[in-house]
Amino acid sequence: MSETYAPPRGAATLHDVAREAGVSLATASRVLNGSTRKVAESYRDRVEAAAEKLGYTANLSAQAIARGTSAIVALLVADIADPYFGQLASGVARGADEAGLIVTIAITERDPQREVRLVRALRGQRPRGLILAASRTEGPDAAGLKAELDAFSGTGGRVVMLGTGADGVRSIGLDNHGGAAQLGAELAALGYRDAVIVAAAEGIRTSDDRIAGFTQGFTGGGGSIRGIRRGGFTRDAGYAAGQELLAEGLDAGTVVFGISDVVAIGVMSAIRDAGREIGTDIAVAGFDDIATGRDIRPGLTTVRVPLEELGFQALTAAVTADWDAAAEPPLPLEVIVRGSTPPRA
Amino acid sequence: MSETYAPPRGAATLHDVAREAGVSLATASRVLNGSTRKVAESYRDRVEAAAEKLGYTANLSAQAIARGTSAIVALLVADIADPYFGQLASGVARGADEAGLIVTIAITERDPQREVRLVRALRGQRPRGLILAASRTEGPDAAGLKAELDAFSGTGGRVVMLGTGADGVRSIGLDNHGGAAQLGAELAALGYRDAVIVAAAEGIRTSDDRIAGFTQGFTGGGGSIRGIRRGGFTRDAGYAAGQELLAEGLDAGTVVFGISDVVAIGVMSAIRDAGREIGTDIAVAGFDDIATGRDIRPGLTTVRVPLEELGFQALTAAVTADWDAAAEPPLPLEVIVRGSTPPRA
DNA sequence: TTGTACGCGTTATCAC
DNA sequence: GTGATAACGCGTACAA
Repeated sequence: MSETYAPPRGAATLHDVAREAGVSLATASRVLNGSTRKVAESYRDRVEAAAEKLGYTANLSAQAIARGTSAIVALLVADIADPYFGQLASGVARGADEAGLIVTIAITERDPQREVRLVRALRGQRPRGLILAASRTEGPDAAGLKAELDAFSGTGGRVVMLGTGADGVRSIGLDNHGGAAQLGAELAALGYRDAVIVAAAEGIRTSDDRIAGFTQGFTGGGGSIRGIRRGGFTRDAGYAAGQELLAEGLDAGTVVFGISDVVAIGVMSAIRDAGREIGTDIAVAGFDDIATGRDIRPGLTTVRVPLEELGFQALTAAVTADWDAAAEPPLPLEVIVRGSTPPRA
Repeated sequence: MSETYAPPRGAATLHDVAREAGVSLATASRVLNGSTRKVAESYRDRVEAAAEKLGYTANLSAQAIARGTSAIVALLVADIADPYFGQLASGVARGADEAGLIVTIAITERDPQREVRLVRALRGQRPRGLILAASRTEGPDAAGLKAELDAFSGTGGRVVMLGTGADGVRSIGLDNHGGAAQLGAELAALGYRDAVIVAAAEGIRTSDDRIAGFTQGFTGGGGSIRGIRRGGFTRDAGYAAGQELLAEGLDAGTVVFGISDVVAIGVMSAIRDAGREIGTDIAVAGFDDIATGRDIRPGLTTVRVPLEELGFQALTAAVTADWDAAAEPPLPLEVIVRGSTPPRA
């Protein structure tokens, strides 16, 4: 047999494998992908050898069409360089790997319009699930997003939102209120009486819940909230807020509660850059417990959120058929006191 | 007309749109996807209206098969929770968005066998390009990886490796040697005479290059390397190495060069936990300039690597047909001296 | 057990 | 300009 015909130009196809092994397409398909094993040993071996020889890998796109379902989960985060989302994505990726799924990721940059665009684009993949890590479910821009999400879940896709979900959406809740309340109470118990909160814009649920919880816990312990400053969830927003607070005058002994560790770290830098001392002079606390908070000195007092686990749960929710929100034990939050909030003498 | 037939179960298909608009499949396709515009206005409007009404989004899998090429770029990183890879991924994502591509991501966990598995799985998507951010091109496990990569590039896929590339692979180089040499020289100029290096395992190119460069720069400036400790690229590896060094005795005035900022930060924590002082007692320097290094005190002296830009370039290399490595200006590295390495009196 | 043939959603090559 | 229709790579009744 003369080998005159050119080798397949693209990747090897199932057809190539079948021909190489001298069996039919169906048989090759059964041994390489189909689950029910009812192929003779000899054929099976030949097919596997051929596949190996040709470096065959099933074309997932073709499988997706033929099967009517893909092996993809889409993840939408605000900023993958932010350690918060990084850890979260880590958990999602681990879960996906265990489930044999592929993760596609997109970055919203905290732009609602962009987010709608991205959801629309991701929908094109017909992913099994779509995990949204930082979305607003309220506000003017939320309508467009909701429409896209409805279109997606209306055709059988699972939408998972971290934080507050909307209807028709699975949501992985976090007891932001409770955790912040615990933190507030703890700080009050340490002797703090005055607190300032550096938060995100009003209407952002996570931020609002943490504010409310902290306020309740702190005032319940005898402290009082001296002000709330609005910014964003970034380090730079925290830094700017810190500068403003300092400019307006910040009494020694005040504790600044940053809505997230990233924000709190920004605040800390501003304080230090202004020549003030963290802890003994102005105390700082955050929320999330990202890795950095452990490595800075003084260490950042915070509420530990099992982010990696959170991501894992989100993935699970996205791919489990009969997922029951109520059945999932709420993730435990834990206040971690470090040097940034020493006991007030 | 009685609306007795059930609405399409899955997502709306091009067929649905065509029927709704009362045109042929071909026309609908031309309007919604095909580029060459030669469809009458009236038809065009009707198709667009129908698509809008039905919430139609092209099935990317189907497009991929029909077109013979996908709109996917795959990214492989060691650990997405690591800020180094997070920033890198950020650049990749930005570039992909600009190019209208979708990014799928997978985590190797620094396990070579796992990496081979993942590349194989990712190949199934027939991505345009595959970006590997932390791979060994040498060593016992490298053969399997090379085979997969060859299979991929052999069928027209672009492989981009950060760091040293192999043949048939596009690589985005970084002047690790030069940057480290600059750093070493700078430290020597600051008055340091003794250095210890905390590196990764031998054979890992990035690590080896940084060691060599640092050694050259530091000894060239009159200093001497007192030891090299092997670990990994993680914070914990740095911490452990730091503990060991301290246990063996570390003279005041020594500078510890961590092979990456993450490692260096681990070392710093170990030093502080042992009650020693950073900077005045034991100095520490790193490499990469991750965000954390700026927020800790004292700030971490390091070599700035434009990670986000690096990711962007990798994406570009992965999707550009006539990409020329030589044409890309090497990314500029810059030594940044902070408080962790004060001038030696 | 194995093979044939059709369908999945889309693009592209044709005629009209 | 527009509309059939044959691919694309695969899964899977159905028939053999």
